[in-house]
This record gives sequence, structure tokens and C-alpha cells, in this order.
Amino acid sequence: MVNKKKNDTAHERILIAAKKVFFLKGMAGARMQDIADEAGINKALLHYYFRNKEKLFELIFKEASNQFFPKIADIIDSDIPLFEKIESFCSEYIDMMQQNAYLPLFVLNEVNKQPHRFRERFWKNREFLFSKFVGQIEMEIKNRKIKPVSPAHLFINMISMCIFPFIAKPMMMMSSGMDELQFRDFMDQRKTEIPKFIIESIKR
Amino acid sequence: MVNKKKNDTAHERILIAAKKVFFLKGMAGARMQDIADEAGINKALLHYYFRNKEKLFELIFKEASNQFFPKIADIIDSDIPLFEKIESFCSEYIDMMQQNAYLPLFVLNEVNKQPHRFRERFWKNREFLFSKFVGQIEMEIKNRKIKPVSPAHLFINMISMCIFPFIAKPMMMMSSGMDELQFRDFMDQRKTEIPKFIIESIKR
DNA sequence: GTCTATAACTCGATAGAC
DNA sequence: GTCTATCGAGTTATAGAC
Repeated sequence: MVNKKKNDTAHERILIAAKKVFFLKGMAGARMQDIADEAGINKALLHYYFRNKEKLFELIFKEASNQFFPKIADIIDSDIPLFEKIESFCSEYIDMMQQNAYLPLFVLNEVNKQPHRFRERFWKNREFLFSKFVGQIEMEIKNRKIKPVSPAHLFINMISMCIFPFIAKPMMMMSSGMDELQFRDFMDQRKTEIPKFIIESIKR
Repeated sequence: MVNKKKNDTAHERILIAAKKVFFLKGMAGARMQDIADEAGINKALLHYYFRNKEKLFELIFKEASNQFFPKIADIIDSDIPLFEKIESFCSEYIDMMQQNAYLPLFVLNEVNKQPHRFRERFWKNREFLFSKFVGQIEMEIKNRKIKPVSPAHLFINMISMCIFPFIAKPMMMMSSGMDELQFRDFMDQRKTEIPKFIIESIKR
């Protein structure tokens, strides 16, 4: 696909191409040649700009993780009522992923295959993102605003229902015959269906 | 790890080793040498028994998909009351995955990277596994046994909450400081927590 | 069946012209 | 900055001895 606009710099086109190829094939499966073709340039130029595959991957992976995680924290740790928080988390998170449906599988897969990339650089200041969320839930239980539930399970339930469909997207589409548009509709529905489902379960 | 029992045949040891290596690294990241080492034999013997990497992978992948999917169908399509079905699905499915925690990520990842492997051979007689489940839910709604909910979303919610934690396992363990045992406990809890959570949401 | 040795090939990376 | 040509490491796969 050499049809990129020529007024983009090579540097930019490489980054876009690399993201596409790495998201689709992962670090191990991606080929520098694929990235060069996708960017409409030459293999040597990749090395000119980014030195080697490792460094190029590193950039893409870091950007992807930053997109995958901290947005979670912002919403989860904000100072709004629990039910609103659940609603806005589901809606905003799904919205973000719809612009990058491959992101969750890419990140989780690479974390799994190369845990060190994570432990070392990314997991510094992020430990226990959720303490505020957990505290808020415990408070609501204590005040008898919601039923007694395990905060940890509630949190994982919410995350699971938002993210998993993106990970299983190709499978869901094949098994149900959905097309891209129908999948998008389905996920749009989930922005409200998931909060409704959760709140129905925990409300008094 | 050449410590495999010598009374296993080479053929068997290769399959066990291949499964381990492919699950961990995927098709693109796996090396025939790794598999040979893991099996305690020689690279040439791999080709003697399985001809090439492609064919060996095919076997492992096929077995993994068969383990991942059809068990779902058995429970989902069985003839038991809805709440019991939800309980037994969550419990049995999580139980199965606990014996093979890498399986979901492996299968979903490879489906994503090579959709043809799926479309062609696997998706023949499995379309619409869930029609019976959907029908059952619609019936319960009609009879006012449960609240009106979208069967499709309910189904995906259940699946998501059961499978996603296995996919995010390394990340969850890192971010919360869990060890293997604590993760196992957590998933044991989910066998009952998820059904409780779902039923609480949909019951009248 | 199992091994050693090596051929054949893929792919990341570099040299060097323009 | 960008390209062509090519090197060399790492991998799959095969030949052939035992």
C-alpha cells in the first residue's frame, strides 16, 4: 500500500505502518519488509530512522500500553458517584478501543510473551490504580447503597465485559456472521448495556 | 528439560513439548529447536515425525480449538434450567481453563493472526451454537421469570467474565502482586461469583 | 528411529552510491 | 534522505550414517 500522501514525512509514515503491522502480526510475526512496503519506502530507511526492529517495536508498544492503561486510571480514580463512574468508564473505554480494536489483544499478548518489557519500565508508578475504586465500593456497601459484593470481582467483571469482545472480535464475527458495521453497533450498545447490567446486579 | 520419562514415546513427548512451546510463544515465535530441546530429542526427529513446523502447529492448534469451543456448546445447549445452566457453565468452563491457562490467549491470538485456519476447517458445523441458549432466555423473559435483557449481550457478558481473566493473567498478577496460588484462588471464587453476579442482575 | 552435518532459505542489518 | 546490493546470523528442512 504505497498510497500514502507524499506530504507526510517518511518518519511519520513508518510509524503508522509499523503500528499497523505490529498490531496485526505481533513482534515475532512482523517483518521489516512488511513495514517498509506498508510505508511505501525501503527497508534500509527503516534502519536509518529507527536503528533496529527492537527499537521500533519498543516505540509502538510503549505508545500502545499508554493508550491501553492510564486512561483506565483517570476515570477509575476520579471523584464522581459510583454509578456514574461505571457508566462513564464503560462508555469511554469502549469508545477508545473502537478506534483501535486490535490494541487490547496486541498489548495483552505481548505482555504475556515478554513480561520483562512490562515489569521493568511500565509498572513503576501504576501499582494499585484501583485502590480508590475499591475504597469507594466498600464505602457504598457500608452505607448500604449497594449490595455487599467483592470489589475485586466487580472491577474485573467490568473490565472483562468491556475488553473481551475486542479480543474475540474475529471469532465473534465469524461465528455469528457479523460484519464490521454490525460489530460496531453491537459495541455501541454495550456502552449502555454493560452499566445497566452491572448496576442492576449491585443496586439495592 | 530433558527429564521426560523414557517410557513415553518420542512421538508423545514431541506433542507435549510442541504444545508447551506453541502456547507460550505462538506459531511465529516458536522455534523447532525449542521444541526439540523441550522434548529431549533432536531437531531432525521432529521432521521425521511431523514433516514440518506448519503441520505440527496445525495439530496443536486443532486440538486447542476443540478444547476451547465445543465444551461451551455441550453445556450451553443442554436441557437444564437457565440459572443452573449459568452456574454449571461458569464453574465447568473456568475449571477446564485452570488446567490450561494459556489456552484462551493462544487460540484467540492465532485466530486473529491467521483467520483462514478457522474459516476453512473449523467453522463448518458450529455456526450458531447459541440458538438454544438464546431461545431459552427469550422464553424466560416471556414467562416473566427474568427481566427483559438482550440474550446476545448476556451471553457475551458471561463468556467475557469467565475467559478474560485468563487472558489478562500475567498483567493482573503483576499489577496486584498476586502469585500463582492467589490467582488460582481468585478464579475458584469466580466459579460462584460470576453466576451470583449474573443472576442477581436478571432475576425478577 | 535417532543422530550429525549441512544445505537452502529467510530476514535483520550494513555498506556505499547518489 | 533514500536507494540498491549484499552480508551474515539464525532457522527450517534434508541427506545420509548408524
